[in-house]
Amino acid sequence: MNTSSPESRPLRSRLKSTGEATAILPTETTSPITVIGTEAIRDTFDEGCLQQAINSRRAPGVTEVVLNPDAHLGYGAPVGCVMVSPTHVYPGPVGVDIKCSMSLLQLDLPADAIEDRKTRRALISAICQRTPTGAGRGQRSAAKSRPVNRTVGKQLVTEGASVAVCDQLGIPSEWAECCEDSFHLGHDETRDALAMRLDRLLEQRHMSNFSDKMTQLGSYGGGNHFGECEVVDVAKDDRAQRAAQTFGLQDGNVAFLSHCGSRGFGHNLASGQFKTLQDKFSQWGIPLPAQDRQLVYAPLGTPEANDYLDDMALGANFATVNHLMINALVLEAFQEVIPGTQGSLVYFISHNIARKEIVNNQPAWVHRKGATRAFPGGHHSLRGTRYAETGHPILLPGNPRDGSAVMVADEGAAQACFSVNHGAGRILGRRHAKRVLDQATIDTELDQHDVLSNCRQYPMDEAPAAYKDFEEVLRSVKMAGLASEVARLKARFVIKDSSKADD
DNA sequence: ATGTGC
Repeated sequence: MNTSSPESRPLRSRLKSTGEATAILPTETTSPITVIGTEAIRDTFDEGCLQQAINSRRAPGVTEVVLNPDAHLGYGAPVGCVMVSPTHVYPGPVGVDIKCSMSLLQLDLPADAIEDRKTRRALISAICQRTPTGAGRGQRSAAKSRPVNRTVGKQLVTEGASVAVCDQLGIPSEWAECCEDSFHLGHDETRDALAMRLDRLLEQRHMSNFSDKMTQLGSYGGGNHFGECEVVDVAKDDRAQRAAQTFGLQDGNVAFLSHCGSRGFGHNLASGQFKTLQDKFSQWGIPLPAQDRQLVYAPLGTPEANDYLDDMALGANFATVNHLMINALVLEAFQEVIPGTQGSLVYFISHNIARKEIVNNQPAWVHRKGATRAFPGGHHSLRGTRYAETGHPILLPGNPRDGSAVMVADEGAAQACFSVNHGAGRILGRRHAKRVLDQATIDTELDQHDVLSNCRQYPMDEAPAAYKDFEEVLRSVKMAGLASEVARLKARFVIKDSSKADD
């Protein structure tokens, strides 16, 4: 056997550098995959991740794939990739957690106000009372003042953050203006389609727990989801200062960053879609790439595509209201501990969703899986919004030790389908992290950085060391010309799912 | 990611 043939060489060696932080990955049968990342970052791409990127690029109807610096192995497609198709929708390259997103709440509190550890402990307690973490956790005591019954549930998954929904749930309705999308319509761009699809879903067995899932509104869930209290440090250059002003970021003040998605409801919808489409594929005898059973798809215009788009929109509406509810509850918690605190939403933006955008002058579904939309100032989609001149905020979580970042897109984002990464990206698998990392080291390190947590033991598979070097990831984004820094966020306390780590 | 899996 000829071991030097291209097919047997490691995929990583096929990456061709095109700049200090850009490369291409040829696929043999299509135009190449665009890769963003310095050489150090490109070395972090494992073979499985690159194979998934190639499979995704070669899949039917796909016209473009971008691999971001935070890319790692996913299901069906890598986490940290963008996939464009004008003709097909792909549930895998959206992900199981439909509309998993970031949001940032700016509080009018100086950093000094939370310097005292007792104050931070009180805040952690007040927030945890209102916004549960962990699988299956529904609303806790303090959130019960905003009950989510079946009727409100049906309304919020079809309307998203409408004024009526916000009013009923005690969410400031003006926050809807600071959302990438505050609501999602059905496949035919009507709300009626969603109502009809929901009625059909509610007759199905896997949706019999709908009312329970609605009570999860205002909860974080587990895994990499978190809430984190930050101090804002705006960059000194004029452009960053102007952007910060437009975004409502306050230098030196406290802010709260949240990461979560559509919880059990989104999971029900996504897993139902995988099952439905996998069954169809085996019925139709269409082969899927080995170990990529989640790279199923539906051609636009088919009933299957319509159902998927409707389900994605229902899940996305839940995730949207979930984030706004969390922010309302976090603000309420701050007001309980520090009376008179005011808060305003900076932005809410997803990194697991397909959006219909204009790509190369034609409409296409841009699937961002662990990737964040990045429209720079002047982009046609931002016309008429407060972000028209600056570009919209990009919220990039790093880790509680090294901080997170608020960025804004540059013209160069066009090379990456107007997308950037969604964070640092895993470098150690969860099992691997638990095996090689040391609990005491992690806890001591956070303590040395004066970052408090609700967890007695920080989950090892979520430790900063389980993720890529955030500075190198940011360097990649900046050097590739995708985006610039507006502010750094320095963590002061973090809320994670402690149910596994503390047992 | 997930009323989680070993």
